[in-house]
Amino acid sequence: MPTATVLANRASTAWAINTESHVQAEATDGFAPLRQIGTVASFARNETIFNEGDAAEFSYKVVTGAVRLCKMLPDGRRQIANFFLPGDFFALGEDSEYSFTAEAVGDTTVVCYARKRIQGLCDELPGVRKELVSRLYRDLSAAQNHLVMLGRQTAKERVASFLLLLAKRHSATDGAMIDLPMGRQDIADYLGLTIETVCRALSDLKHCKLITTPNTHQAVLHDIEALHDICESEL
Amino acid sequence: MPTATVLANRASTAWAINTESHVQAEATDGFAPLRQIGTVASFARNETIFNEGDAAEFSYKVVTGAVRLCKMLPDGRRQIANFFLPGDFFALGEDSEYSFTAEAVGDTTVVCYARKRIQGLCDELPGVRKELVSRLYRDLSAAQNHLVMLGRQTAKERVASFLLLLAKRHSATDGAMIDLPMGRQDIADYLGLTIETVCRALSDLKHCKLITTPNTHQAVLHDIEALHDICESEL
DNA sequence: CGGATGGTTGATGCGTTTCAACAGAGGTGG
DNA sequence: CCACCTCTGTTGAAACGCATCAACCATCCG
Repeated sequence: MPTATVLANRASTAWAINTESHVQAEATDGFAPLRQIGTVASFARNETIFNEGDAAEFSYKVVTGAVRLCKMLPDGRRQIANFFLPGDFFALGEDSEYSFTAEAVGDTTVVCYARKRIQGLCDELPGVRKELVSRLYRDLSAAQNHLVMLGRQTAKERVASFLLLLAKRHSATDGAMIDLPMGRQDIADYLGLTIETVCRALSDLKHCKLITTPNTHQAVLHDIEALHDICESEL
Repeated sequence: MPTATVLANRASTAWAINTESHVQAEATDGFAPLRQIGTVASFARNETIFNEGDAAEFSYKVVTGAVRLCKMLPDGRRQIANFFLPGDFFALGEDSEYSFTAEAVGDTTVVCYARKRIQGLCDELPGVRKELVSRLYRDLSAAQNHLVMLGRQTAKERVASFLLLLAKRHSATDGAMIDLPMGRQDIADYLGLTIETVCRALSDLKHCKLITTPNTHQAVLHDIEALHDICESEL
């Protein structure tokens, strides 16, 4: 299902197809010139942004909401490779087809950039090129750390690591509240666990007074230090 | 342990510190200009090429042998993020410190490239730049597929996937022999399993007549199709 | 030949998954 | 506005897959 499908999908919920202009400038963002070539699109909760195998014409930036990048196995098992939050770029690759599926976690708006035009900007502007390479490194690094988590950490360690990852994004300190835009099933599929195991691990952390969860989409981290300890050697 | 240590390590086994000139030109390699700036180094089996946390001054290419990229957890658990075989580049990042450790799997020779000089070539030569970005994408893509394996595949599926990965590198067809330069423990740490589980999965595959192992460092794949089936839905 | 290293196989235990029941939040319609 | 329904999250009990522990085997090398 190439381009046509993607565009059809998008059209169904994408209302404001306009040049991206309203977004505030981000301090030292080498991608600033992309502002000129982006178009905005919106997706409803759980809607597909692109499917594995679709012709890859666009790269994206999250404006609001959250996106999950995932792969389905034929029998229904799912692995989420990454979550993207506002400000994150995704699908920056150069393959002719997407190798993963991207879906909106909640109602989400993104900016779409035609890859050809990104390519053009890269050739002209060293700043854009460097920013792209730098973001690629970060993605690679994130994926490699994710590998360690999936390969060698226990369930409790993975959940603690996940909370700390989010905390780092929020620059959260002890006592800070962090948002969990994704549901428990999404967390499970990111951590390579089942939803029940994620729940149990969270309950454990609650009983240890390390976190509290005012509601299912927020968490308060009371002892980041202790969470770190859990990640590095099971207690 | 910054530079000094790395160089000390290298000096212990690196004899031929010469400009890389003998290596045959690889057809359409955008990295050809790197030939001018590389120096050769050799490492004995299990020797460290660089440690996590070392100052990252060099990027590398494998000439002969194999390299594992891994991370140790404080309690001794180890995860291997990737293996690099002859022709592969590694440590192409731009962080000031390596975030993983690289070790020689067997006796190995590599070419070292000062990152500064790679950077210089990237700025001058679009071909080098594009090759670098392209290799980064491939690494990212490999890591993401690895994630699916660790997060959602069973032991048998992982081992079959691993064999197929190697087969793809060899462009192997049915009946072809593939090399396993790494030991069982390395395979286990790559797949997020124990050495015993890897052995058992291999034995299973042998009993199913899908593979034979003339010795521990080689395997013959008799039915690649069937191995694919195992990866995608447990039989 | 003898010890060391790496690999294989078997028996048991544990952590996670699976299956099942229930609880809470959110949305819809009477 | 409340009853009802659905969807998501939580908790418990049982089953299963992989890890652990242990013994044994093969190969290499002094």
